[in-house]
Amino acid sequence: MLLFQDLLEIIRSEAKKTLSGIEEKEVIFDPTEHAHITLRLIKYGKTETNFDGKLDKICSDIEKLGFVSSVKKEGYYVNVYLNPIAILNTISESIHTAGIFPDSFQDPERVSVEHTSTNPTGPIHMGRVRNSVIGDSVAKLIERYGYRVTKQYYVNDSGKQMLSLYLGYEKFHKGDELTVANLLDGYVKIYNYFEEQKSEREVEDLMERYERGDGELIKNVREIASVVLESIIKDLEKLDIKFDEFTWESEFITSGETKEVIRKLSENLETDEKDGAKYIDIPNLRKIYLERGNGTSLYVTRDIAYHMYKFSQYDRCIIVLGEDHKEHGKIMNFIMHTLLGYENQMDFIFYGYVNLESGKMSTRKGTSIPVSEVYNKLVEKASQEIEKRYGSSDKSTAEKIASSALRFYILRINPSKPITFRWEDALDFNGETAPFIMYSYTRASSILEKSGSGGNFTEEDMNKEEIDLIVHLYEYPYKLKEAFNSLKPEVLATYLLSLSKKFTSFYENSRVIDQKDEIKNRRIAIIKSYTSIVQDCSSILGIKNVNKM
RNA sequence: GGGCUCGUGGCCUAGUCUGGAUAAGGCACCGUCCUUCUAAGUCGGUGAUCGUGGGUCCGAAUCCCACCGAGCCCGCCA
Repeated sequence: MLLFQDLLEIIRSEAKKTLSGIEEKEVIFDPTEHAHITLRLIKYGKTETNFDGKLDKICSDIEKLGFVSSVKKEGYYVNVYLNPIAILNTISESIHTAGIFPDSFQDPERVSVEHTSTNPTGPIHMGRVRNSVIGDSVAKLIERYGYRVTKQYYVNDSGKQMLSLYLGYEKFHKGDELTVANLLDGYVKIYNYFEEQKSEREVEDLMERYERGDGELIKNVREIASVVLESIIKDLEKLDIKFDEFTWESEFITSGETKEVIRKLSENLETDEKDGAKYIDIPNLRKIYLERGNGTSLYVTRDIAYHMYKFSQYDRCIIVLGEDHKEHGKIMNFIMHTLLGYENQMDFIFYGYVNLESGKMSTRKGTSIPVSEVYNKLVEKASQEIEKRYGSSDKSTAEKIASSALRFYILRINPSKPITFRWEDALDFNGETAPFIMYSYTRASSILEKSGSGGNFTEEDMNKEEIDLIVHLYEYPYKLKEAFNSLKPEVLATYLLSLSKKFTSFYENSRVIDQKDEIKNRRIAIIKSYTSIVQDCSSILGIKNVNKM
């Protein structure tokens, strides 16, 4: 939970002394340019008697607050102007004492964030990584809020796709070196082979052997999955995405937990007359099969087993899935909560596809864009840009720029919207990008490096840009709250961009190092607050700031 | 056919949940600013029937209905 002085709430409770019904959404940071904080009281104009007098009373009550400098009544709005020095001091104090603004305290609730979980059938591509980037930022957001978070990767090593990968390798590359390239080649070939044969019989036989617990087969498939998984992990580490736990799907089969799922749900299961397959008939939806006629389990069965495990370890589970899994989310909610009676909170985050201008990405068809390819091109471009400015390249900075740019390119877009991947956009370092945010940060660092450590200051000659920036800095906890409540890291991406723009306009209008102390020290304090909040917000989004670029 | 999602200047995005002060940014394009803390930047300009048509409301990009377009789901696949 976050700890900070909630200005909106304090103002609201003052106003409620006069108009008791004022709601949270009616006291807001003004999105227009009229005020810092505004009370939108239009709807009370009709119902309240002596409304104008009541507005005056509200204004005078709010004006007495220490962090308020003035209040103006304009139409049905009450416009509040904050005392920038008081606000700046509050932020500075928090950073001084807690090292951070806003402060937070540890909540005992344990949260699992499951993301990526892509089948290890090939290198991770730009479509799949949307899952990872969203999931990792959500995990960091929740951690920042004070929860204990475990980042989990559910490794599918037991389905048809994995066994096809295995079969492709056995058939076309047996004896060859066990590399991602060979595996991928066999994978493409095996699907062509299925088409030629007009049958997937061979892989179906494997699936049955696998489910019956053929130890040798399970071991071999896992070995192959590990090779591909390693390459995925390596690619993601470059983007600062790491996992705390890998759970192998096959473990739920070999441990008998999928059978346990069938037992637990036995009262709700119906049996198919044809061959004895078992299913749940979900009202207003359809039949969901949990056991095939041959007694083997299905994806849903294993996912139920996985969530029973997660619910035993965590109070809340967050799962990031592609939008094609929306119905699966409904199914899981119904089974886990309605049928099995679990009370653990379960939230799904769904995201849209990343397409190419030419159509969909597909590993099998060879039309996907691997993350590593985009990352490498970004490193190359960043190196060139650095060389242009400093005459020599700096690998570490280039990698930070690349990783930040890649994450931000995906993260700033609302997950429910599809993305069309374009190289020119992904490689852009201008405008609304991570490099712009990083650049504004380096300008701030540069001033701090040259200006000394600061000291006492006054309100003398304070300009509009300083005040704007300070007020916007104080919006950070509210943005954190909004992002947390809705599980939307893109809220922070949008905020960080607008904060960086405000800093830039401050930078253009407010010199620091050659000013007299009263002013210089104040601007140093502003910049220190700014860099602290940018660092904090960046770490959630996966932007790695540098002091020079 | 049923269900879900998306549609905002030439292109990309914010705002939509929770209706309110002139629809906010970026890219591209035209023009401006480096003896001044990093020009990956700044300032100015061109450019929007907020998919279409109805409705509710004092007030609609936002809520409701219908329609159009794009995508996804509707497997004893995952």
